[in-house]
Amino acid sequence: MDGSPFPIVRSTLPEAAAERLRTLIIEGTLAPGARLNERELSEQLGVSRTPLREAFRILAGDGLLVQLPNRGAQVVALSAEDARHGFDVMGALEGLAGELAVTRVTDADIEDLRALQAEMETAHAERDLPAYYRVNRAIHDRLNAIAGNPILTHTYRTLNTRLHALRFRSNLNTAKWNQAVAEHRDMIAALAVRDGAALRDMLIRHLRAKQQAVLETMKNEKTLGVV
Amino acid sequence: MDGSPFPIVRSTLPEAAAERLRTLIIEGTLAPGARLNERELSEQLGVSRTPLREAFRILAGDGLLVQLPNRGAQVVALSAEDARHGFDVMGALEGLAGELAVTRVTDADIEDLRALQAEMETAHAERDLPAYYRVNRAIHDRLNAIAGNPILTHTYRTLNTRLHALRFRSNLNTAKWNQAVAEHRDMIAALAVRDGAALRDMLIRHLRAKQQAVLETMKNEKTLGVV
DNA sequence: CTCTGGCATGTTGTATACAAAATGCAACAG
DNA sequence: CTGTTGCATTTTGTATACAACATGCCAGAG
Repeated sequence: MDGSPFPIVRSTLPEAAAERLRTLIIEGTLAPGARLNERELSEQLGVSRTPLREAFRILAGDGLLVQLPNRGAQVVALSAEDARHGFDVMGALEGLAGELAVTRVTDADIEDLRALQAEMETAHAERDLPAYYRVNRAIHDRLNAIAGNPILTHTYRTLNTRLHALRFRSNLNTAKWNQAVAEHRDMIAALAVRDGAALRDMLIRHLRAKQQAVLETMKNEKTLGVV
Repeated sequence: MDGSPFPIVRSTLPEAAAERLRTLIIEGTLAPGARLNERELSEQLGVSRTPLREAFRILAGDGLLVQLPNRGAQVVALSAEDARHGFDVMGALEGLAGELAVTRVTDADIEDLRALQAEMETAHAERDLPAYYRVNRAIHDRLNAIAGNPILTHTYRTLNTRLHALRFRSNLNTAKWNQAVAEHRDMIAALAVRDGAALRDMLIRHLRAKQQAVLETMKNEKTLGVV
């Protein structure tokens, strides 16, 4: 699967800067709507404006930044509508991932997923939210990997990053959490019996639940005036 | 729907350059795999290297270029596998567009689509392939617009552009053409009766047929050694 | 003749200088 | 007091200069 055995990871300055900015945006250090001053940022990152501007272009392509002519770049501020749309598309992508996965999944894959599921149950039992999110992401990434469609994976990842900029890990109450864990169990079961249609439906419903939770959170934040 | 009444269309140099290069790539003037020399290209486009490099970043984000550190940019060369993957994702996206469209479509929309369908039938009857492709694109764009999901539209458009770089308008024989036109008729009918599931299935099958045609063409070109 | 090493050349990467546009403020007219 | 106009300042856009790296060729050793 891999290319050369000892690949020297060489990153260019624009890519490194973009990666750094990506993190800052997702963590919220660079708030939605914030305008990015080129000179200031370039000094903070320790690079000149030229590679920084290329980093801006990369992030604009990812949908994390918007660039206005002669007025610089600013962090995107996703509206509730945008979030809704994003999750709809995510649903379609994950649904496809599920359908493709059943055609290619091996028993070893299912073993791995069951192990991840066990980790998830543990995190759930211990009320360890960060661990839960980490395992959750691992499971969905794994499903995408099994699907074996690089274009799908890339599209999925990009959109996922964009939605993560919403920092939506807020509104997960006990009932929803229980349900989400149960859904994962069912999804792996559907994959194990190679039921693509069922898996697809589950993934879409799963996404829809997340969408609902995020939209509620956003509505609350809006009415409460939370920053 | 529009913003300000008299928007001054101001494009930056990088965007203009990217747009020009996009055309050159899709038309095949810049062949797949071709390496792009910055100095040379910047002179041909009449811009300096700095905005040209930003244009490269834009196009790399669109998936039309790949950039290798210290080794410049080159036009992507999609493999048959890539094409297959791309069409799979397109199917999921168009399927979603169909499902969303039925929830929002108006009778006026359907009238417009029927008019486009009539245009398509004319183009088909007159064996006017360019006109057919134009109308075809208009119909699919229209469906996306009705779906009313900007993120979906953007994702769809980007991927579509990427696939167009394959220049796959080759292998459309009479039987396939007839079938494609008939499928469009059925799709509009499904939309008219608001049958989202049926429309989705049709769109996916429609895409699958196109995918097959493209893969066959690519296989032929490969074995025939066509450049 | 073949392979390796080193150098010359070309090409990409980054920094900086200059040009153009936007922004904010202050002075002035109404 | 309000709104407008012009200027100073800041910020972005583009070009260019220089540095780092890659490539191709030639000489020389084996």
